[in-house]
Amino acid sequence: MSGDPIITVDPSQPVPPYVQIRDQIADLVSTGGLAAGTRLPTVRQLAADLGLANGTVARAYQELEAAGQLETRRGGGTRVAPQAGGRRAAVVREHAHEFATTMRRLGVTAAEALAAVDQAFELGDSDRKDLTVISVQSE
Amino acid sequence: MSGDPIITVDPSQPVPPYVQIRDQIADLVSTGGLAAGTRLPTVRQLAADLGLANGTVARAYQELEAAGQLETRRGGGTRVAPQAGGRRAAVVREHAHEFATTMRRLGVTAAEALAAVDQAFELGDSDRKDLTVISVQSE
DNA sequence: TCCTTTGTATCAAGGACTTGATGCAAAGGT
DNA sequence: ACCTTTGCATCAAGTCCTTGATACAAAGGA
Repeated sequence: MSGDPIITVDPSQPVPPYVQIRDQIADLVSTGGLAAGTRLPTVRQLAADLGLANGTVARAYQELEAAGQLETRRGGGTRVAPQAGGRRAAVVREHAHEFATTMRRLGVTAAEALAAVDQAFELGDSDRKDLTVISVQSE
Repeated sequence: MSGDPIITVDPSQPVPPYVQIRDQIADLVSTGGLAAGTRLPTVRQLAADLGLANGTVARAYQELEAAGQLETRRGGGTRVAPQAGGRRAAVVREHAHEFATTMRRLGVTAAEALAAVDQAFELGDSDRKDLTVISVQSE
């Protein structure tokens, strides 16, 4: 039982640690890798594991709570928000909206944009970001 | 001729001036608002118009050249790259690819994603959240 | 209620990024 | 060839962001 590591942070990357933490958790929550109600490591725990300050982890949790993905209670820890799973649809809509907006600004028609997305799906992915290394601690 | 207001910069915005300039030009080039071969204002000219330092405008031009959108020659000015117009397709593909990758990571099927994009187009522009940041540049 | 757990607020230090100014180098025009 | 035009390189200063440490507040358990 290795009290597995929770999230990985690469300090050499230009994107700041608190963003790395935030995005990794956001991905997991959105994809269902972390079910609603699942308890996350405490701020101190995760900070210690990653060798960071409490405030750094706290900031990540905070922004995720503001985004509705997490729920925190002092003394009670931090958990994945109840409807967080249901947020997937919202996340999809949001991305689609942004994509559509960009396409419109480029003067691209809906048909053209749809064709491009369709093709992108068929091509499969070339640049694969390293996915998260989270292990859920259940209790 | 042409005292055309090509570019505007709003210092109050959080995004730095050189990025504002870069993105505006990138948009114009992508959409064909600036045809291939079109000569842009000189670094000094644009800097003076905007009340900025030469280096600020130069940086924007530089990054655009690195991205293949512009071509510069010392003493010869800066022009829209010959195949820049043809880049629109590349830009579209790039965005579509990024969108598709995100969708896949969310476990969204192609059909579902296409439906979302289609709907986003029908809805038109409403409010713009800034949760996700999609940047245009490659490389 | 008391004590522990856990998230929050604050603030100073450090670093990264952006800007501005100036001099240099290369291309163009005559 | 000469001189002008125009982009590039460099470097210091200012600003903004991020981090780390510490003290505080709220919730939970016995």
